[in-house]
Formats: sequence, structure tokens, C-alpha cells
Amino acid sequence: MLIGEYKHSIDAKKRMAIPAKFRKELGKKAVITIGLDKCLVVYPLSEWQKLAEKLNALPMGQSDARRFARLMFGEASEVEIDSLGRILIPETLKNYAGLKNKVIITGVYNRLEIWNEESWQAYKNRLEKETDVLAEKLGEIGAF
Amino acid sequence: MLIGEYKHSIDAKKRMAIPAKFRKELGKKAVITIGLDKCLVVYPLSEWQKLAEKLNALPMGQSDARRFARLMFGEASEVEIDSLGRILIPETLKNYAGLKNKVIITGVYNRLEIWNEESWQAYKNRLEKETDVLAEKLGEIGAF
DNA sequence: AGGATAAAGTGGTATATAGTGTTAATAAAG
DNA sequence: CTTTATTAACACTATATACCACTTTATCCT
Repeated sequence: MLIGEYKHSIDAKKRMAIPAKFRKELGKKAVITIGLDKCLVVYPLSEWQKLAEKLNALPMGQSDARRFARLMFGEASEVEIDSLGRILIPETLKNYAGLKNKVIITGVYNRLEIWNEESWQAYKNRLEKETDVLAEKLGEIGAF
Repeated sequence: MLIGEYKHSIDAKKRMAIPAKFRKELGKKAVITIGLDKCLVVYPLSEWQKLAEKLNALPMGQSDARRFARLMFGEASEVEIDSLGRILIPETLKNYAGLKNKVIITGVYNRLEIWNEESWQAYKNRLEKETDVLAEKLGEIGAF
């Protein structure tokens, strides 16, 4: 299971090291794509394949489904994890997430998320202010 | 699987290089034709055959779909991938998609799409602004 | 009509740039 | 203090694309 939060940097060639703890679970290939709230998501290949099949099954007659599928496929990119545990972040994704030199990588169960440092702080602050709402939701799903 | 987004250029002779990552999956022949939303699509021969059967099987009742299918067939053109990985874009298709010197090539699971650069940006922006739609769709397919 | 000329189509080369791999230095953890 | 992880620096490889050369087709003129 992928959990934990790490601060890493992106080099001049847009490469970013995957936290050592996550490497085993990812294997040597993964898929990176866009996520919600302007972050990026990294899926192990097996997880991505499940997603891709669902995406492909969306009704293409509907323009919003079509647009969504195009965005997900178009923005996705298969990345290799090199001998030093790094992946290459595609230019468009780097821009989408507004990534600078320093980024935050967090494990979220079956995927990794990559955040611009400031966005991550802002996002966390927002969550902390809404802890009561969060608690309620957690209750709903029977977490407590 | 064909995924990812690339910016390439079309030379004065209407030739366009296929992104290196896609060449293996395409082989040395492919079919190019019109797509929805004023883009062009490129199918590997095998995928084109599957699609052709599906299009042919469309019920008579769906006259819009049948009309588009006929157009797709009519405009389709078999293209060879030359020794440098380039294909020749037919004049009529180039006009249909309003292609200029710079184009965007995206992988969408089992096909490539070719877009005029500005159209693609505009198309993408519209969805990225609708984050609620994005979230909803992601939920539907069980991404989170 | 036939040849000359131009235009379009096709194939290839060269080069700058982006992508990839490796080594080494620095920092952090145990 | 040893070991592991991260990051910076460098060398090398692959790709994209502008450019050039040759072939074929079309056009024009005498």
C-alpha cells in the first residue's frame, strides 16, 4: 500500500525521483496523468489498465464523455523508472500542475500524487479547516 | 496502448512525423480519416478493420451516425509510414482539420488524433475549467 | 506533337535539441 | 560511522525537422 508524504525535486531535464519506499510497488513502468485539484497522479500499470478499459467503454456519442476520455488518454504517459528510481515528467503535465523545482509526493492507497509545494500546503490547510465535514463523511462510510 | 501528447510540425510537402513512441504499434501502414470535433484520426490497419465492421453494422434508424460513418469511409486514406517515420496528410483532410505548421498528436487508446494546435488548447481548456465534471466522471469510472 | 520548363512528390542527409544513462557528490537515516 | 537515498553534473543517444537532391507528373510554348 502506498502511504506517506515526501518532498523531492525535479531536475533540469524534468526528471523526478520516486521515493524509495514506493519503487517496489510500482515496478519498472507506471503511468502518469492529471488528477483533481491540479495535481498529478501516478498509477501502477495494472491499475491504469483497469482505468483505461473503463475509459474506452464510455459512450463516445456523448461529447462530454468523449472530451473526458481524450483528456485522460492524451495527458497520460507511460513512464519508465530508470536505474536511479526516477521518472520523466512530461512538459504538459508539469505545466498543468504548476510544478517548480520542489514537489510533494504522497501515497494514496493505490496511487501516488504529485503536488506543487504551495498547492499542497493550501490544499492541506483547506482540509484542516473542514475537519468537521470530513469527520461526518468518514462516519458515513463507517470508518468510526 | 497509444497514450500521450506531442507537438510536431507539418513540412511544406504536407508530411508529418509520427511520434517515435507510436511507430511500433502502427507498423508501416495506417489509415487516416476525419474524426469528431474537427480533428483527424489515424488507426492501425487492424483497428480500422474492426471499426469498419462496427460502422457498417450501424442501425438504419441512426441516420446521423450513418451519415458520419459514410463520411469517415469516404475521406479515409491508407498512408505509408516512410523510412523516417513520416506520413503524408491528404490535402482535403488537412483543410478539414484546419492544420497549419504546428499540430498536436495525441494517443487515445487505440488511435491517434491530430489537432490544430489552437483548437486542441481551446478544447482542453474547456474541460479543465469544469473541474466538477472531471471529478464526477472520475468517480463514475471508479478512479478514486 | 514534342520538347522544355515548372510543379509536385518522394527519398535522404545533417544538425540542433531533447531524452536517456551513468557517475559522482551530497545529504539523510539507522 | 556505515549505509542508503537524493540530487547535481556530465556524456552519450535518439528524435525532430529544416534542408537538399532526385524522380515523376503536369503545363506551357513553339
